[in-house]
Amino acid sequence: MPPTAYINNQSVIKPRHLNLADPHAPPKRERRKQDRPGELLEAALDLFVEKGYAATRVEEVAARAGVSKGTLFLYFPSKEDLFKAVVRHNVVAPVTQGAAEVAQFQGSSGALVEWMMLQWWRRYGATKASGISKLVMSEASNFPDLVDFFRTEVITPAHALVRSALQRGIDQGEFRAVDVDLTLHSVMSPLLFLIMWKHSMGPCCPSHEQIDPEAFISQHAQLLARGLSQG
Amino acid sequence: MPPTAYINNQSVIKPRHLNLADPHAPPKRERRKQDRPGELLEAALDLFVEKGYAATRVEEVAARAGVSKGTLFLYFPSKEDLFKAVVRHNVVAPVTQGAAEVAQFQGSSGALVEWMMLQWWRRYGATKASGISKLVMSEASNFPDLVDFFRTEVITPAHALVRSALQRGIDQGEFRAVDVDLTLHSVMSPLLFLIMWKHSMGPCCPSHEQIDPEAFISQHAQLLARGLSQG
Amino acid sequence: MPPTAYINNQSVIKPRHLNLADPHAPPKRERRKQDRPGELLEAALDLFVEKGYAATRVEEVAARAGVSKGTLFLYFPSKEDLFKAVVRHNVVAPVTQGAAEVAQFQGSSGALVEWMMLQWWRRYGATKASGISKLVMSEASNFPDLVDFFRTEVITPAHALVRSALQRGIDQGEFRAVDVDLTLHSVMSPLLFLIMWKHSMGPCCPSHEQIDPEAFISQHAQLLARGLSQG
Amino acid sequence: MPPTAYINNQSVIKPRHLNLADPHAPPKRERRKQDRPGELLEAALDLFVEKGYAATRVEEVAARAGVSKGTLFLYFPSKEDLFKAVVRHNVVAPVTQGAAEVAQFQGSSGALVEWMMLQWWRRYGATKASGISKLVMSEASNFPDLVDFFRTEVITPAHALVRSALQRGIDQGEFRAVDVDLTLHSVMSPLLFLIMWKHSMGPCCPSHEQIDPEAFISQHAQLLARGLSQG
DNA sequence: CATGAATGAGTGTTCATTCAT
DNA sequence: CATGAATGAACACTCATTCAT
Repeated sequence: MPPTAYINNQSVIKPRHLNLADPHAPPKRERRKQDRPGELLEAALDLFVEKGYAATRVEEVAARAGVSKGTLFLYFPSKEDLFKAVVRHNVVAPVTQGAAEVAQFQGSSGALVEWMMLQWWRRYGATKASGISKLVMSEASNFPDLVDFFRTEVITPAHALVRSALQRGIDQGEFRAVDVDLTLHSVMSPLLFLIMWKHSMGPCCPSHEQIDPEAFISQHAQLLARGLSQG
Repeated sequence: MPPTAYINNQSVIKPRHLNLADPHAPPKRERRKQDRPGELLEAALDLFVEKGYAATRVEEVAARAGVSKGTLFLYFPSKEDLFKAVVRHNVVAPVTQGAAEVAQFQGSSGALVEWMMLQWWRRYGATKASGISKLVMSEASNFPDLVDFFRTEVITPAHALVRSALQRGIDQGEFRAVDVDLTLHSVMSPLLFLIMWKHSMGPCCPSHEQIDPEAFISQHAQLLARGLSQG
Repeated sequence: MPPTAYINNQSVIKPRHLNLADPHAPPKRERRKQDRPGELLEAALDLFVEKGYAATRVEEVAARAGVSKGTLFLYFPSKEDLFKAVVRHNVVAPVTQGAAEVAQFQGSSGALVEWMMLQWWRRYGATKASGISKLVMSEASNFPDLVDFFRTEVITPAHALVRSALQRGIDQGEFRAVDVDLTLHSVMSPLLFLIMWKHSMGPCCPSHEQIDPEAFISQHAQLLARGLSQG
Repeated sequence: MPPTAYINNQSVIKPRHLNLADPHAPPKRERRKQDRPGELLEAALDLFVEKGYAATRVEEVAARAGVSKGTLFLYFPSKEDLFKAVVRHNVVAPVTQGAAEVAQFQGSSGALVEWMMLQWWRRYGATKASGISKLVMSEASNFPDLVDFFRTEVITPAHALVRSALQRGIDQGEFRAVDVDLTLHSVMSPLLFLIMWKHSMGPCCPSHEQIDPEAFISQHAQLLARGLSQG
């Protein structure tokens, strides 16, 4: 008998012999073959985000996309490639959009920061696609090349955007001359935190512990603006 | 009746462990029952943090702890129980420590917030154990009961601590009467961000993109203090 | 978006089935889904009867059925379910067959009893399937629900059949008014004995100790008939 | 998805990680080392009979005997040897006893047969030791040498005994000149049936389906005597 | 193109057996 | 002698991947 009792049970992983009669019935209208990869990516995104890479079975992905397991492998040579495709596919758009708009923003730099954060949340954070940020962070250690990709495609541009907004504030005399590379993360971390929360603890928490993302973002942005302001 | 007089042979069932022919027998039979659980937890912590729950093989954990696979199951009835024990073992102590010290803090509330954040980072965030926070967030949906445990044992107390510090600032007239439950997350999110960074993107990033955690924490705490201050 | 354009490599997780280097690939991929369950049940019957439940390895069953281990689990979710399916499959039919024929039997009740016993032996006792009766008795305590099933499906109907034959003898004045529920077992026990013998001691006994089942049954039935008869 | 649903569950085998805090607490008074083998054999008999060879764990046997697992192996070099010792130890006595008494029996041969059967039941069948007959039959195919032993030590003498009683009846003109080697089994099979019943189905059956062994034996013996009698 | 039956390497878990103390 | 911690071979079961149809 072991000296201490480390026992305790109740998890969700691996119900043996689960029946795959999925409740996510595929829509009835005739689907074109062109849509297959997209549908598979969408189904895979959902499941990878929800359960992680290892706990997601390709059969389940295929079932949710309304195709057979064999078909999935017709489009993606392996589970790993499917995973990488999911990340690559969902990651590009949201970030590159904002760039132009920032340049044209009229208003105080404090307002710009708040606007950027809210926009980013509404366009990306609040959507299903934000799950891939969670995914990349969660599975980073097993997919090092994804991290490179993510850094190049997402993080670096995002940092540049935030950095330019902060620099605008400094240049216009609204913000003190803080270390921009450090302050960056004071803008980013609440957003990343919200994403992680949304996709991990959030769904498991009682309603009274839920966070109102936009209220928090506004409040945080205003604290930052105040903290950065001159005088 | 003399002992060992019961022998006689001829059956069909194969005897399990005869192993009579190996002259290279490893004489590794040590006796350290007291230490085993700790060594196993340590090894498991390393591997779970490094590779995640699913990608960690129990045999690997045992090997790193210097024991055989069977021995691991002598102390932990299943991989899942091992995982939970790792979480329980590494997560509670660091958080509860800070509580008393906060009450006795001498100095401004802004300094208190900065001090708390730095302490928490040094004692927990910077250590290997913080990897399990990342793990819990990553694997949350697969271990709902762990989330409950984590919320009860870690998040709620941590929130209470931060809340009390913020309330202190408000009560003493140093901080404006902000929404404490919202501001909370402005304190927590940089810390969680640092942990996620440390255990996911960090190890994959070139040195010039690394973040100096303490510098960032100080900078962030000061921004917050300024942002919260009266006038 | 062109299919199969999602590829890119560098991960840490090992791909499971590459197996690129085996030029001796067995081209054994047949497609006979209809037959599989029956073939597996047959193979399982053989092995369970021959070696018992625990000593039978599922891989051996699969091999004997000419399929891989995985295929077996495609049809039977667990070894236990396979076992139960074997029992259910082999046990019901033979017993229920006799019922109708008994009702129409022409001849003395003594002859009916002998005829029933011989029929039962020829149709069931002498076949491989009777091994599962032995199995159920042997493993009864480990599969309580199988016992229930067996009692309901086999024993109770068989008893009813025998009881009706005995009652017929009494009603027609051929047999004395004995306790039918006791006499029952005088009919059943030789049959069960023969089955146990056939599947346990029998195969290990020298030929001169073998029992001629039909001769024994006839002799026993005649003894019973005489013993039951009036006067 | 498999074509048919062979599923069904409810068994007793292998509760993983059962705790061995056995309810069969070893008696408190100082036990002598001489008793060890006997106590182990007794515990093993219980468990082997109840659960079969494979489903019995040596640790459980040791625990029930109040010793450690290592101690068991001090007396029995392997589980298989323990099993064989259990059979050998429990099998000899009961049968050889009756021999002398039969020779001196006063009374009709029909009464002798009934008396023999009842004696055998009381002295052996009704006791725990009869479990080894069940054991031998159940595990025969995996322990062929045990069958030889059992045949030599038990079956052959028992047959001789029964044969002599039947022959006595024939010689004294009480019984017809039946085939003694066949009639033998009409005497033996109810007894073996009762043993199997007692140790397998019996404990799982509702009380109203229980068999009264002595009533059945008497009834059966009288049927036989009548069936064998002249006229 | 699509299917889904078939595969088999891989992993968690068990348990008879050993042996240092 | 007795213990019980340690071992590791064995086995049930999983699931990504293949391929005949």
